Amino acid sequence: MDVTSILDQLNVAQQEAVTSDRRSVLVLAGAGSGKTRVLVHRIAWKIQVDSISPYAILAVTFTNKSSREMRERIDQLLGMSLRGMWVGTFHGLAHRLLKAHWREAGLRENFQILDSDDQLRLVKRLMKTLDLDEARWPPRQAQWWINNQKDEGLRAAHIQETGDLQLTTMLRIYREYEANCAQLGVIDFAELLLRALDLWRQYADILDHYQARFKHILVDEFQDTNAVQYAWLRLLAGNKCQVTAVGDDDQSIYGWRGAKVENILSYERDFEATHVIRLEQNYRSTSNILCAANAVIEKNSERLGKKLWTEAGEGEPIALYAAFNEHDEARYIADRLHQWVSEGQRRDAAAILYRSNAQSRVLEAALLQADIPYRIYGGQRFYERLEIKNALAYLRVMLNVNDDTAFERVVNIPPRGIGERTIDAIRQHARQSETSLWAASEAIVSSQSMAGRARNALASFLQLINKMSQGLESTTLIEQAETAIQQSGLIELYRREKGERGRARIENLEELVAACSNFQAEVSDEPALPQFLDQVALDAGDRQAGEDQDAVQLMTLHSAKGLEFPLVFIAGVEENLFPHKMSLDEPGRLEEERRLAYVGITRAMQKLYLTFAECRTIYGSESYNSISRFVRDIPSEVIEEVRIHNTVARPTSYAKSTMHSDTGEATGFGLGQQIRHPIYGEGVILNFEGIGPRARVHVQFEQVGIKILILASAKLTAA
DNA sequence: AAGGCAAATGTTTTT
DNA sequence: CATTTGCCTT
Repeated sequence: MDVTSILDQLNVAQQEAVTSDRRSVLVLAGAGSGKTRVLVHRIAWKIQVDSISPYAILAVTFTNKSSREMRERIDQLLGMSLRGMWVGTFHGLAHRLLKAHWREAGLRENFQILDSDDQLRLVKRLMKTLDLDEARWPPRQAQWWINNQKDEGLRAAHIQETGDLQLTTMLRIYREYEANCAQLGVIDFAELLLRALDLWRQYADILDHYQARFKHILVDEFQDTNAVQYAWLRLLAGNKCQVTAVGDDDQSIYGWRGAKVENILSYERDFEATHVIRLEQNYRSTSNILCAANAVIEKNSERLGKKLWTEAGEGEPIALYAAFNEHDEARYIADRLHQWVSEGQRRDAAAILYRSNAQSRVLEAALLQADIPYRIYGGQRFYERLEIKNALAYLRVMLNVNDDTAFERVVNIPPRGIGERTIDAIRQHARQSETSLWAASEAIVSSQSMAGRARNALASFLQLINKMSQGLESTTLIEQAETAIQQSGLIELYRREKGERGRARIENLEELVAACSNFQAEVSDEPALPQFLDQVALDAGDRQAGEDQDAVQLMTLHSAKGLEFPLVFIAGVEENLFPHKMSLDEPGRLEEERRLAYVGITRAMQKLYLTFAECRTIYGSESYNSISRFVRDIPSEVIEEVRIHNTVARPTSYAKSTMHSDTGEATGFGLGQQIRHPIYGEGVILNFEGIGPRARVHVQFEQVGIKILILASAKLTAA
């Protein structure tokens, strides 16, 4: 095999990282420095040069997406499929371990994964049985607290009572929660990791087996590991295995969910003979963009230190646009995108990034109006949608009627007369006789111990499920899915739901059937359904169809990590929004916001726009924020202000000062004229702004209030 | 038990 | 502002 081809296209630092044979390697990979490439090439190097069997390699990532990408790229580089190599997410690998050693891990063979939605439902229910006031102790907070403890590796038994009421209450819930999970045979995401760690701690022989197997471990996004994941890695690595960790302390943006940047620092101490390599040459952005990124991140104190550089030229300056309000901001972005497309550029080469999802609405409206196709990332994932979760729950009950979590979800969806009181009675019966809800229901139905109407409803539900699960072994996954959505009445329920929503839900259910037909079972001689359900629990399916359409990408700064775009807009660079006001009190959280800014800036390859609004409507009321401190940290030499604006103090003075600033001559319209818009209906022209193709018109619509429209693209007609 | 209305409540997200 | 939750009525 040609060894040079592995090193050919790599720079010196990258080569060093790929070929190092020290016991442990730490690659501090700046944004756009070819981090994934180093990982992939290092694996290829291990296999081809060091003759390590793929069977002895373990590669860990955080998301399913990056794990798929890594596998693809290795296949591509080596021109063969690497059977036997373990590539997966921490959770996926933990699941695999627990499936193999379920008995030792203290689990049932068919244990189910409890996702955050079901977890919250469970916590809520437990709190009710503990008679805790939901107003005083928000269930979400309890859920969050429990997950936090687990992320730190703490079970309820490990936590000391201090007499603090908050702690005592949370502990009570935690204990109850643990007991219930055990009884239900479910484990949550954090438990997956913790349980896998405990498995190795308790069974030396099992740990020995995996230590003997894995000669090389590679970890991506190391700055995102939490305490349990770190401990798990250390244990597996033992004292023979070679470990490669790749990460960037400057891109640690998940501290709020348990990630510990400190793990990067501890690494040198805990893992033997560490070879630290910095990848600082950036292959993505212009030097102006890197200058801005470096300037922003330099203000952080807790850094390992790294400075990005590039051989690329200065490029264009970073554009800064001061908008009057969020509508103006969105309009400006749509306008720039319009120009970008008219220059023959692809829309999917452009991204609009924002701090919080709420910002996307206005942007969407502007893009819709400007006729620019867009796609929103994030938000709700496919398998998390209500209708999909319901359909999956039917499948779970069909597979195993004793799956209480799924039973609870579908017992009264669609509404069939089994209300809260009836369900309470079933729960109580189940608890007393220590059986599942299904068995309790059967007992209630046959013992006549319930009022007629409720009992009939329950009896017909049991009958329905029995019918649905009949002949399950002899049907295909697609047929099973069809059964779950048709016979359950789900399709009918959503068909009756009016408006866009119901239609979208039906479409999603059809999409689910399509997903079933595409599903490739890992173990082909075993039933597909349980495998499908497991996969779905671990991979929420990041997006829906429409992937290949040429559309502008909209997403939060968080979900942009790992991506790159020639053209990037960061919208809403304002104090209180970005940095978010929730992060202002704690210095640590502010530093994380700063890293988020760094992540955002470094997504841009050619051109970066920063926009902010002087006045923004948040939750219905107007607020005035000053420009973000992060923007002020960028040297003015690389910034170009698009418009020098007058300081606007109040909305009234803004309205007055811009009113009648233009008379709209040569537009075919006049001030005060009645007009009609294809979408917004009838309105009155209040004001004109600017001239030429970018001229805007302010219109007071009867239905939707004041809108600022681009005269050239808004198809206005005289009314 | 279910549907309708007023009141509350609003970061970031993967598994 | 818009969506979700809780209470109240049918």
